[in-house]
Amino acid sequence: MFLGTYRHSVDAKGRVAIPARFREQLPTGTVISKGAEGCLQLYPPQEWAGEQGLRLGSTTPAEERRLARMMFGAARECEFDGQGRIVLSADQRQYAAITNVAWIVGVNNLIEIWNDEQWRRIGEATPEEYTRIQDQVAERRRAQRT
Amino acid sequence: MFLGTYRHSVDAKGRVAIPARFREQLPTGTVISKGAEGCLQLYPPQEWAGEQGLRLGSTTPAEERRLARMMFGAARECEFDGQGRIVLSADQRQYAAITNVAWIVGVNNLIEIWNDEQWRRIGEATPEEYTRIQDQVAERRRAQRT
DNA sequence: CACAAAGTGGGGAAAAGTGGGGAGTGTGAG
DNA sequence: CTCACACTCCCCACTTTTCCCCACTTTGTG
Repeated sequence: MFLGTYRHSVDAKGRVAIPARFREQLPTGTVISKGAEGCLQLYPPQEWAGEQGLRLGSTTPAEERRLARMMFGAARECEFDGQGRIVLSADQRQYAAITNVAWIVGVNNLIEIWNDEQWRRIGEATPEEYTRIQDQVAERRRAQRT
Repeated sequence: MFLGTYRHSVDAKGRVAIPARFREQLPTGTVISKGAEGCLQLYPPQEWAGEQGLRLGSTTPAEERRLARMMFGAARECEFDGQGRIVLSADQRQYAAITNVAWIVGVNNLIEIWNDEQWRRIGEATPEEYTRIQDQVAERRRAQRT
């Protein structure tokens, strides 16, 4: 389980340190990919395994082809250096608009990486907003059960 | 598993370097053929074997006959030179409209090669588009479980 | 306060990618 | 039959990128 928010710097080579608490839970085979709302996401192997049902072949339908290309084309296996850092590719940094600073956030089963500005918008919710969002989710869950 | 997108140059002789990450997963017997949407596809031996179900016979439907002719007729075994490059034939370059630049994309079980313009259209997603794609994948998996 | 652990930054060796020359082979025209 | 041309490989040289290692700073802890 990944918890907490960390502010780390991204150096000129695109390297960013993954918090030690997270790293010790991440086996080899962890995948980093693009995520919703312009963040990057780290999938531990067991989380990524679910995506692998999507395969290409001569008889794969058009819609699945497109999904597979985007999903896998945007992903890369994480490789940690001796200091516990990963390299964010130029493409990934551009997608997430990350320059010198990154916020690394544990979200239960995944880890997310955000740029400075966007994380402030998302992370700094007022009590009122937070209450409203909780109510929305609760409402949606109730609707789904029926 | 093949992941990630790489932009490589194609020289005057039609040679293009396959990313080292991919190459080390490709045994001899890898096949390159034409793919949907005007890309070229590299099949590792075990994936190519999966396509062998596509056979000609007196009971083969017309579309399958046509697909089989195109798939197998356009296919060639990949041959790497000392620098890890393969040669794209004039025919293949024309099919994929590749001139000086090629995008090489890992798509889980296959590798695809795209021209510059096409890949930009298909592969470069804004966060909004990508969010939508993820939702589609989630939707698809939910549908599959039922 | 001291020590250990985590994070940050940079230099240099190694690997990956790029471009071109030239020998060998095959094809077609004279 | 012979020569010229095109094409394919193979090899070498150069450039760029990656990644590995070392050292320093900061943070946290006993």
